Amino acid sequence: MYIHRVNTRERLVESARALLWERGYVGTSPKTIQQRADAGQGSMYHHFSGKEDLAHAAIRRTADELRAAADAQLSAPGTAVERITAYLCRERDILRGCPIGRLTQDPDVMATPALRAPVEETFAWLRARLAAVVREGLDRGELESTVDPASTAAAIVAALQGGYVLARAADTTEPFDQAVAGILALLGARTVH
Amino acid sequence: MYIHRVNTRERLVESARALLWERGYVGTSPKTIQQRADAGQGSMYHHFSGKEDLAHAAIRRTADELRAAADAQLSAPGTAVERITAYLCRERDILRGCPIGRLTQDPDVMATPALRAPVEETFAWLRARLAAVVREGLDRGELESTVDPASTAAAIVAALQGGYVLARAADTTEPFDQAVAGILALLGARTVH
DNA sequence: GTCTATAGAGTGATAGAC
DNA sequence: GTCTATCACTCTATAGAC
Repeated sequence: MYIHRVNTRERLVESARALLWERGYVGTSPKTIQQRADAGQGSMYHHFSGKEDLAHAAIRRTADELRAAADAQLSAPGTAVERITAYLCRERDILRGCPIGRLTQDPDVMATPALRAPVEETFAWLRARLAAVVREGLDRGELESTVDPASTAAAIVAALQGGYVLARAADTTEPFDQAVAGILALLGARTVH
Repeated sequence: MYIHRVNTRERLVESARALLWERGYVGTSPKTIQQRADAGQGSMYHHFSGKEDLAHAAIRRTADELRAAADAQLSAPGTAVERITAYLCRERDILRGCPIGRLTQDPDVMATPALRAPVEETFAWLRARLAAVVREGLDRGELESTVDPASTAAAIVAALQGGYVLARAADTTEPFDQAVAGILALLGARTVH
């Protein structure tokens, strides 16, 4: 591996990531990506076969980062409820929404298997990872035995994703914070101390 | 009021509603709306000042319908938990997502006050309505007194909206059903019978 | 690797005939 | 009320010079 300065290819991927987050795939044109990356038409088509190819690289990287960030919280030391709390309450750019979740609303992303795959995999992994944490909480007697790992995990991820939706609709982080507090209260009050 | 047959204006609004649901505002062109409505360019610009104006009529109608549908469940007879359950479990086109919630991801909708308003109002109303139902549940001793109406309401709406996101990501209704079951289990198990 | 030129299709709107 | 023609602009991609 060689040490490179931040090159054009890299800037294109980062530009695409930012624009996909902000405007989605349908709402982002190659030209806009190039301008933000301060790169020309030719550069983009030299490094990538087209819009889809560049978007694919951008989405993959965003998905990898999101997964790593989630895993950092969920695999940290602490009780199950503590780790879930840490995950839900970690610093987030709430009003921007979830960079992966927003792609589920993009018709062209969902219609293109290569673009869709990272989105699908990310949420499948996240639900499974959270379910495992919930299961640990059950094993340790931290949560009541009536709690079902799979559905509780789905409810937690859904509250998070829905929290973004409500925050964007209200143009305030308030409903996001409330949704997180609400789900944690429902979950945490069952803690057996 | 006069009785009209389904006219061109009406078909345009319905066409716009379907396309906004499916592809969002950014992903929908006036031409596509016209074709689906079997209407010409001239008709659209006769009835509406442009894409934005037509989209506004479409979004308003969708918001009104969604609100009426929610109110039907939440104002029905029954306990608070029964009504919340009825609301969450009513028949939905889950894989299509929420026609209002999806608009929060549309940059042009959020940047246009006229288009944004119905979205904002719908969720503000829904959260308030659900909080009122939760409060009734508290008053009747149906829910534990530790439950906070506002945050619990936010968590419920968020679980619903996030359930759509997870279902679309997975291309299955399963995670939606799990999220709903999960939140109801956390909520319902606190029921005092 | 990066540049400019070009292209065919689509976008959103206007004009004016019927 | 609806039609067609037209417009300036953007979209995504290709070609070929440098």
